[in-house]
Amino acid sequence: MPYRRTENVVRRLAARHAAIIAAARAAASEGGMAAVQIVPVARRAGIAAGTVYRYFPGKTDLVAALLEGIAHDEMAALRRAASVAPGPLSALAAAIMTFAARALRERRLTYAAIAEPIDAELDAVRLSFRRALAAEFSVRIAAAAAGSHLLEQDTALSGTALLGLLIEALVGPLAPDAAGRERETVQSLTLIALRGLGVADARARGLVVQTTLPAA
Amino acid sequence: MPYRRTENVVRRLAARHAAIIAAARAAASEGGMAAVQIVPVARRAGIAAGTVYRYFPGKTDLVAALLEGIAHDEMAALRRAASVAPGPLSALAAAIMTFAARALRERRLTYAAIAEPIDAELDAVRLSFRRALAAEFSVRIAAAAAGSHLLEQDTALSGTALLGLLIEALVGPLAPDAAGRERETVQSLTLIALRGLGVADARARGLVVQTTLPAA
DNA sequence: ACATTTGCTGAACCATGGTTCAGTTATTGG
DNA sequence: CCAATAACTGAACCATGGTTCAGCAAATGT
Repeated sequence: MPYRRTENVVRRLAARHAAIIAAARAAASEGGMAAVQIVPVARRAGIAAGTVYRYFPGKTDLVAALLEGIAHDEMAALRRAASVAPGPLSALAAAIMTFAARALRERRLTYAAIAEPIDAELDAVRLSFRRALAAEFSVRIAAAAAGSHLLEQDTALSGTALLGLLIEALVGPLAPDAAGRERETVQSLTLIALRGLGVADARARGLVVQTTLPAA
Repeated sequence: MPYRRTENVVRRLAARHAAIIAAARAAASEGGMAAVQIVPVARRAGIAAGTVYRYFPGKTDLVAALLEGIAHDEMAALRRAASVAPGPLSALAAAIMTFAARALRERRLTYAAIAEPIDAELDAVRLSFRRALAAEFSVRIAAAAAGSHLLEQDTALSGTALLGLLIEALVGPLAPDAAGRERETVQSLTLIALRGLGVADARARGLVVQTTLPAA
């Protein structure tokens, strides 16, 4: 009985799986979630529409994989940035600025992944990304507050508010065009955010200037 | 030549026009924009699907009318609240708190009207609502800054950020449930917002406590 | 009551986009 | 090269939901 799925084939299959997700990501990056359609994505990946269904049970699963990938990368970048900071308040600033800088670099994709509703099933996945981001902020706010670096507060509420502030001003449909002024925009928003959470203006300015952003 | 469209008929037509929009509004309020579908809306309004097309050229126009109505009400409420305030900073606080309180009262509808994408054509209308809200905040921020009540800043950016903060923390999908704590939630967020814009903590607390919200 | 015009009905129609599947091609061990 | 199995193709299929329209009902002035 011939055809033993060989190593070579396994590699090609894995590459295709990745290629499909990459194609979906590119589509979302260009045209938002509405552009993530089976036939165009398949064409972009260089395969037929039907073939997509050999890799994903349905569109929902494909988009879920896409969102999970983005969420994974984003959370990792946030944690990495925060982990090298000298203290909890600095870590909070680093997380905020890293998110902001990355969002600005991939406006459309970030908006698609975080804010654009799709269907009921996928909302759960998108929501969990959003929740992870807000939770990350909430935890860092709580840590900083515990060290008396900022005011006591409802950290769930402020984490959520912080996320909304950043999304709307950076990647939302009426976010001002920041081309050429990315650094300044990120700093202004971080300043607003830190002050809002209870950091004195002077101190906040210091943090914003000190924090360096990762290149990628 | 009989049938001269009489006053009586005109009244019924106007009533129906309003009933259709009201039905659409109720649908959006219950199930978000996805629930605003011609057949269900028509049924809710007590008419046949086809009849909707005697009042609106297409679904787009119906939803546009719905959004414009909501936007009109909302902007009027904001301006009314701000107009009775004693000074520009107080007016800003009043606008923020009024928006927050009203949004909390109609969470789903507010989310649907402000944040839920629909189709490309309608996005323009939804965007103009969003832009009007952000602009209202921006103008009040600028007025307060001009009177040296808060720091100089990019008012377009902070107005947008403020709107995002409020939306996300109040009506977004991961806004914490505020049932029974509406007043406290509104106050906490207003505090964060005012501090973020550069009002000292003590002063901001004073404003938040002083500002009274309209009953409706 | 009647002619005339408008308004209403709702099932049929259509466009969009996800999903299926019979037919074809590719890969492997012997 | 051949048998066997998996992978791929793409046009047909289907579900959803907006839109149309032929037939019917209601309103009006004489």
